[in-house]
Amino acid sequence: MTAATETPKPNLLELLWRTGPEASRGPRKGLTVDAVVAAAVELADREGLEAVTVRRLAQELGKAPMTLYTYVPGKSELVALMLDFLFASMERGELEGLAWRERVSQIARDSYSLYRTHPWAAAASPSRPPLGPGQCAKYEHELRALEGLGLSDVEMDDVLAHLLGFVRIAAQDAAQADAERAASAMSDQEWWEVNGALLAKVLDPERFPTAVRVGQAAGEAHDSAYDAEHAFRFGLERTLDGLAPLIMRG
Amino acid sequence: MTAATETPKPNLLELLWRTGPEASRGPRKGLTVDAVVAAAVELADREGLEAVTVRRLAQELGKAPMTLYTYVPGKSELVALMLDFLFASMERGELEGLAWRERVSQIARDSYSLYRTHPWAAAASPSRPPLGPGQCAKYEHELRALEGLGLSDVEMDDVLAHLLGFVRIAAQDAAQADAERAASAMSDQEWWEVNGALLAKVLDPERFPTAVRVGQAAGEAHDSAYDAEHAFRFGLERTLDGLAPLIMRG
DNA sequence: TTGTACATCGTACGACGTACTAAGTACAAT
DNA sequence: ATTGTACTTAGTACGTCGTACGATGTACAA
Repeated sequence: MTAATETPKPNLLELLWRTGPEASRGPRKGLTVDAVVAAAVELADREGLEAVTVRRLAQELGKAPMTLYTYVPGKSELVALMLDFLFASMERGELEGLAWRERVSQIARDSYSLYRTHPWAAAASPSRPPLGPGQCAKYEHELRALEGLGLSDVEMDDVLAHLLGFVRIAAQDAAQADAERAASAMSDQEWWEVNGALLAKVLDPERFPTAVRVGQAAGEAHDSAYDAEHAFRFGLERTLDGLAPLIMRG
Repeated sequence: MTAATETPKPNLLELLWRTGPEASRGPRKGLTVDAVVAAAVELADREGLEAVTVRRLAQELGKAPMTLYTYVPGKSELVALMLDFLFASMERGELEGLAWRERVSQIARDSYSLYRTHPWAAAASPSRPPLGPGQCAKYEHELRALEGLGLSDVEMDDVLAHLLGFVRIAAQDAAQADAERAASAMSDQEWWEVNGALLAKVLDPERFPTAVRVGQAAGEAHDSAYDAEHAFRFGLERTLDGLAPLIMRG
C-alpha cells in the first residue's frame, strides 16, 4: 500500500472563516465559495429554501451538480454559510445615544427585519449558529447594546438569547402564516365557506366556552386569524417589560 | 363521458374531528386512522420525525406503503394528526387555587414537558396548529389559566400566543442542542481540541472584545456552550415578569 | 345474483443528497 | 522541456423520499 494522498475534508469552521489553503495545482477554479453562497441566498430569497437543491443551484451557476462539492462539502454546510452571509451583511441600526429600551428594541428589530427579508432564514436559523464571522459580528454588536445596564456577563448572554429567541419565533410564525396563505390559494372568506359548517358544528360553546369566545374576539380584532406584525409588536413590548426588572434593579 | 364516480378527498378538518363518512361497501378496514397516528407518534418518539416515512410506518403496521393513503391523504396531514393526538393526550397540571404567576407558569411547563417528551413536536408545531380537538382542548385549558386577570379577550389570546411562542422556541433549542450533541459523537473536549486552534486565531479580542469576554463567561457558567434547561427557566421568569405590568395594572 | 364502492398492494416516476470514477488541466519538481 | 501529481469538472449511479396509477379481490346494496 503506497502512501494515501488523502485530501482532508474541509471543516465547517475553516470554511466559514475562509482559512482553508487554496490550491496551487490543477485547473483554475471557475467559481468561489462566495459566489456559490451568494447564488444560493439569492435563489432562496426568490423561491424559498426548498428550491435550493444542489442540482438547481448548479444549473443557476452554469455548472454540473457535482461540481459544487468542490466548494462546499455538503448541503448542511451550505446552509450554515448562507446564514453567516446574511449575518455578515445585515443592516444594523445606530445604538449611540439611545436609552436601554430603544437600544434593545433596535437590535430586536434589526434581526426581525433580516428574517422578514429572508424568510427562509428564520426556519433554518438554530439557537447557536456556528461561530462564523457574520455571527460573531452580530453577537458583538448585539452585546454592545446590553453593556452598561448592570448585567453580569452571563446575564448579558442569557438576555440576548432570550430576546433573539423571541425574534426568531415571531419571524417563523410570520413566515409560516405568509406561506400558508400563499399555498392555500384560498381567501379567508373562501376557507370559511368550505370549513365554516364543520367548524360551527364541532366548536361546541359548551365544551370550549372560553376558546370559542376568545378565538372569535381575536379573529375579529385582526382582520385575519393571525396578524404576525401585531404579534411581534405585542411580544416585543412584553419582552422589554420582562427585562426591565433585571436592568432597573440595584 | 359517463358520470365520474369521484371519491372526494378527505379534508384535514374532517380528518382531525373524525367526521368523515365511514364506508359501507368493500372489504373490512384493517386499520384505523387512530392506529396509524398512534404508530407514527410512537415511531417518532423512538427514532425521530425523520424516521417517520410512509414506507417505514407501513412496515411497522404490517401493511404495504400505499395502503396508508387509505387512512391519511398525505404526509403533512399525518403530521397534523400526530400533533393533535399529542395535544389531546398531554398531561395538564391543576390550576385551581394558584396565584396567576403559578397558573401561567404551570401551563408553560405543561407545554414544555410535552415538547421535551416528544422533541419532534417542537420542530413540527406551527404557531396556529390546525383546529383539531386536541388543539381546542389545549387552547381552552390554557385560556382558563388567564381568566380573571383583567385581560380583554384579545389580550388573552395575545398573551397566550406570546407565552407559547417562548415555550416552543425554548423546546426547539433544547431539542437541537440534544441532537447536535448526539450527531457530532464528539465530546465538548474533543471538539475544542479540533477547533480550538482555529477559533483562538480567529476570535480576535480586538475585533470582538465583548463577544469574546461574554462568550467565555457564558461557556464557563454552564458546563457546555448551551444549557437548555437554564435558558428555559431564565426565559420563563422574564416572560412572567413581562406579563406582570399587563396583569397588575388598573 | 350481480354491480359497485372500496381496501390493498405492486410498480413506477420524478425528485433528492451525494459516492464513485473518469477525464482533463496546470503547476512543481525534475 | 518534460513529467508527475494535485486539482477541477462532470457523468453516472445508488438509495432515499412522497405519491400517482392501475390491477386485484372483497363485501355490501340493489
